[in-house]
Amino acid sequence: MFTGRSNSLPVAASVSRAILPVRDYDLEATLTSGQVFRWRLRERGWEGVIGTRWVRLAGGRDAIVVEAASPTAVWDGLREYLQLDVDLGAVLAAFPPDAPMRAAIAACRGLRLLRQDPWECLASFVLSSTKQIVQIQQIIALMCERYGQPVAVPPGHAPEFGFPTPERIAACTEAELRGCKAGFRAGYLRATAQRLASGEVHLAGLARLPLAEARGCLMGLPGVGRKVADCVLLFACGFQQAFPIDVWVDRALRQLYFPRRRMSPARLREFSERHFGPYAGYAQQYLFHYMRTMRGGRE
DNA sequence: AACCAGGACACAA
DNA sequence: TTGTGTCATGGT
Repeated sequence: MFTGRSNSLPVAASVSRAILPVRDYDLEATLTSGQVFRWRLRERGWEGVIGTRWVRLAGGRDAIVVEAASPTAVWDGLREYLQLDVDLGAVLAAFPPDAPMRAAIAACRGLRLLRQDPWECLASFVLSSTKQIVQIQQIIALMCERYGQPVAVPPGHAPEFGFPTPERIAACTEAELRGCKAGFRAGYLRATAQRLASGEVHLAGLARLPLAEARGCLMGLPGVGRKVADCVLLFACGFQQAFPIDVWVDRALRQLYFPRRRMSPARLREFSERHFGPYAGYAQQYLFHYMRTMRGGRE
């Protein structure tokens, strides 16, 4: 048992290992494509925390090597998180066969969508507004360090922490959250955490609602507009039609589909809902990653 | 050194 | 409904 908080770090007795055969799985693209913010590359492996478990993933394409600080390296939650049962070929085949999508597929083949914890995803994207991905990573790392529960790590490994619960964030002062560099987002996050902690809103049931209804529920939370709501719906609730439009995707749509025509945001949204099909969310992620990785990112 | 970042919100007009 | 200012912070 653990006797303290920070001076008795949980250390696993051993590290277990397993190999997951996969097809068309680009770990790097998947973990760095801005859908999740806690994975870090260390000695050719991606280290992160899923729920309460520290995990290290390596390889990709044809096999993923899993190391975990628990008796079993692979558990159901991991398979769900990695979405191993998704047939990527079928997803890509359902994309519209236009030039932009072909280019995006060629550039990002193997990019996947994860199935994340709704609260961690929601909190992450409340913190994401007008922040670069590296800064979002830093804010979240600070919050986990300060307010998350320590998780078991391999012997000799630096301490790692789970994502702070809604209750813990709700108990923070706004100043404490600002201390994690959250800026004006601190108030939003705290207020949203309080709504969840009080039981007014439940994220667990969202996946079973109709898309519009789930979206409406999320958008009722402080700091959650259309874009953040769509991120949560897509990355955590399994709505593969959700199509979050941020500055990059907005730019992708304008440059790749409507060069020199003025399109209002509403018309762009309308187009995105009609054009990209049942896996629109995947298409969106391909466009996002394509735009961010081509030509060094900026324009 | 300006410019911009996986936006939301209150308030115009 | 659509447009503008504001909100922090730091990477590029």
